[in-house]
Amino acid sequence: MPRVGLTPEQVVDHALALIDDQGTEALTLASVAARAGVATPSLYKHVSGGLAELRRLIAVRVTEELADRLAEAAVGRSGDDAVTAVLRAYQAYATRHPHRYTALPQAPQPDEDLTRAATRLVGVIIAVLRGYGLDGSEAIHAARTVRSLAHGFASLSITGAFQLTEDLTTTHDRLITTLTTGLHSWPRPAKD
Amino acid sequence: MPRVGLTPEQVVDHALALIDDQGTEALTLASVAARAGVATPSLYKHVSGGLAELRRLIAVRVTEELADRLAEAAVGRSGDDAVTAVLRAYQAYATRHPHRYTALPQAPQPDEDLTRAATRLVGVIIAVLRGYGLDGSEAIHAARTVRSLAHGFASLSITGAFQLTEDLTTTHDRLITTLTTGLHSWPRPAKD
DNA sequence: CGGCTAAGGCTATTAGCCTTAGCTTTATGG
DNA sequence: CCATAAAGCTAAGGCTAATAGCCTTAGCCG
Repeated sequence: MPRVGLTPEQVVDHALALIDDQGTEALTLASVAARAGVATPSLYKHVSGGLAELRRLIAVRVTEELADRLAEAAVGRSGDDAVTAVLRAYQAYATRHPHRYTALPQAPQPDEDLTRAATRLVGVIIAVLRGYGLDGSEAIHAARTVRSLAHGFASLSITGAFQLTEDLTTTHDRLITTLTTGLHSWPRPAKD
Repeated sequence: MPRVGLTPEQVVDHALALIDDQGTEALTLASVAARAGVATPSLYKHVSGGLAELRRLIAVRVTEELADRLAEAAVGRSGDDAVTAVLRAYQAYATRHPHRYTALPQAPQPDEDLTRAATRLVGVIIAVLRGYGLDGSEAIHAARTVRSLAHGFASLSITGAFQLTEDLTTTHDRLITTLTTGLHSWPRPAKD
């Protein structure tokens, strides 16, 4: 029994590879173990919470990856240009890794790690919103709106909910315009 | 072994009751069967596709319910008023039945029945958009944007992705305003 | 009224999964 | 060089979905 030298990160790597290949339906400890070259129970040495924790770790990883892409897209841009780039990067990630994106909502309740990752993602959006003079509570509301649009479109397009023949890219462009227009006329509470 | 007189509809009823009580995680043929007062394999007489088909039927039912609520909300209103009412009704449904809403994306690929139900839901939105002078392809793009916003916000709020203390209702109001503003200035292709 | 058929139950079984318990081996540090 | 902790293993228990095959009920038709 040669020692494989597994780490929790590597377990998640294998799980992601499996999800990419066969979808979240196929995510099972047995198949992850097979990919890692290890017996199923051995996984518990690294992912003590079993399948539920693995799903949690996957959500954290995916959120981090997504935050990275958004941050990359935002750098060097501002205003409508930045918002557009961020939304396109979001959709590009979801399109390129549909199964990973689908795995996102399969996590249990948000915990500390996931919150940290999500906070970083939100931070990118909040930073971009400063270009519109938004901060404080209104920036939070605006960031939630951005996430709703990005996630809603990604989720629906991935699951095949948009069945008609109209071009999805055009829809996405319209959606971005709607968002930037809304951000320009966002309520700006009087400072005290 | 008294005959229970089950129908596919009643199986879905039991499944929904179970989901409402214990979440989609708890949806298993065994527990549905127990609730229906029947042995597990007997369910296959009514839901021949097993668990996957049950999930499909649930998605169809939930989509129909949602379409009903949206239609109710839209009747007698037009323009911003109608859009606002429809979005509020959407969110109200998701909030009141969070587990049902979560069950929605767990369905397999869209089939004929689900498409029919979704078409009715989209029809309500398209009808409302006529108040903005939108039809044809642009109405499709606009309807997709509406769905993205509604679904994204519902999905994220239900899963607890919005963790900060800012009021969710305020966010929703802002989101609605963003949408109605965008609809007013939507591109209107020249008619030929 | 008698019997046939089909539908709707059942039990038994198989296959696969998650999880826990306890043993064994490897690697490492003193 | 040995002790110990980490990382692997096998075994076993309990759950699930799904299939196969049997039995009984209900209803219809002659």
